[in-house]
Amino acid sequence: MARAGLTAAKLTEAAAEMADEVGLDRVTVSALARHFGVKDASLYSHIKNLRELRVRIALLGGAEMTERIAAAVAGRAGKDALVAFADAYRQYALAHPGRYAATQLQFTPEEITDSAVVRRSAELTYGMLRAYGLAEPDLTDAARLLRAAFHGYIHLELGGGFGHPRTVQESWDRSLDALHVLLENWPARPDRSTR
Amino acid sequence: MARAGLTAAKLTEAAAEMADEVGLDRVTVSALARHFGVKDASLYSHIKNLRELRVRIALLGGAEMTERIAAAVAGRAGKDALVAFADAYRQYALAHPGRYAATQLQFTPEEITDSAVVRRSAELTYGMLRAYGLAEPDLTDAARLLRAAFHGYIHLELGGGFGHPRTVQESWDRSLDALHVLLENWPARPDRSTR
DNA sequence: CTTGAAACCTAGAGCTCCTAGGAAATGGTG
DNA sequence: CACCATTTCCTAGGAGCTCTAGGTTTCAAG
Repeated sequence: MARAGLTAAKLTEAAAEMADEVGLDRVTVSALARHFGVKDASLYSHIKNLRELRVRIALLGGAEMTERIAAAVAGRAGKDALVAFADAYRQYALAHPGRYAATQLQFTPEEITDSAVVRRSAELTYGMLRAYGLAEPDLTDAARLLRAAFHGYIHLELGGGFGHPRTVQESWDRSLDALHVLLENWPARPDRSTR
Repeated sequence: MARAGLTAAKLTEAAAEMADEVGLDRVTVSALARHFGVKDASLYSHIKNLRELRVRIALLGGAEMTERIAAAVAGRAGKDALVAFADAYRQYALAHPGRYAATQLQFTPEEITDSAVVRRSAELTYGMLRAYGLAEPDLTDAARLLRAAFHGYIHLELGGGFGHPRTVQESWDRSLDALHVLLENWPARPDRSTR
């Protein structure tokens, strides 16, 4: 009887594939075992539990995503970099919704500390923003707003949360125009008089 | 033997409570039945299945949320309205994370068409934006960007996706300042030369 | 060829959702 | 009050899921 020759990496890859096709929540240990023609208990030699499998999918997705973003942003600055970053982000999320969804799970520090993905991702964001000449704490604020806007957009788009009339692509492009303008005109210090 | 006197509404309320306390994914039919000291099969007289329970939680949360936002926005315009809207949105989401999470599930049209929540929510957003003098399709684009930014921010905050140094509150306030500026200076038509 | 590690198995506990069909409480009606 | 339909809740059970414990088979290196 030939063995499947499983490894944690193969399981993760197959699970990620499955997540993109049928949705992250349908990726179960049983389903994955079926996919390899193996009993579900066998998978526990390679992964600790379902949770770990999901974290692995997330780390895989995160790594792939930052890689693509890095390639897209390379050699660009200012609006070019912003648009390249944002488009690469969106493209990846739409092409790999399951992996992207895994990325959005809530992690404990231990689950991701030893991974370079988070740090690398932060570097990319700050690198892209540097061209706008922002200084801390504006840099942090702007980075947070951008991350929020990107993620929020994707989330709404994947969830079908947008009405039909105007295409998402057009809104997305215009929103990026707007965010670019925003970054160029980031408001001066706390304007407490109005709050 | 005294009966629990269950109704769909009571179940939904208890489930929402439970979702806020222990997380939406831990709200199970079994757990809910235990909470009422009843067998799980008994709940199926009141709700069709787990899916329906979740949709009900989402509709409840959505209704409560739009209500609070409407109250906060009433009588305000421009930046006042924007800040009131955003703060009410964030406040509700942080106070009721389980209900909010339910709100973000992916729904089929049938599950929400008969509900006024979606329409009401859209009205509030567009109403708030009207003071900025935007015309379609900018109105739609701006609304989408705002929704994305709000949701993205909350999602990252709830997921602990923000590093510690700078408080989220400060970043949030500054981001709102920035979004206000953005809405006042929404860039003119498609600037295709740069893309 | 032996041996130890890795891959895979069987067996089973415990939780989940959900269905089918029956019993008991409730509330309105004659 | 007695009856009856409706609603509420039950028992029983199937099927799927996660995960553990412990045993067997394959494989590669000595």
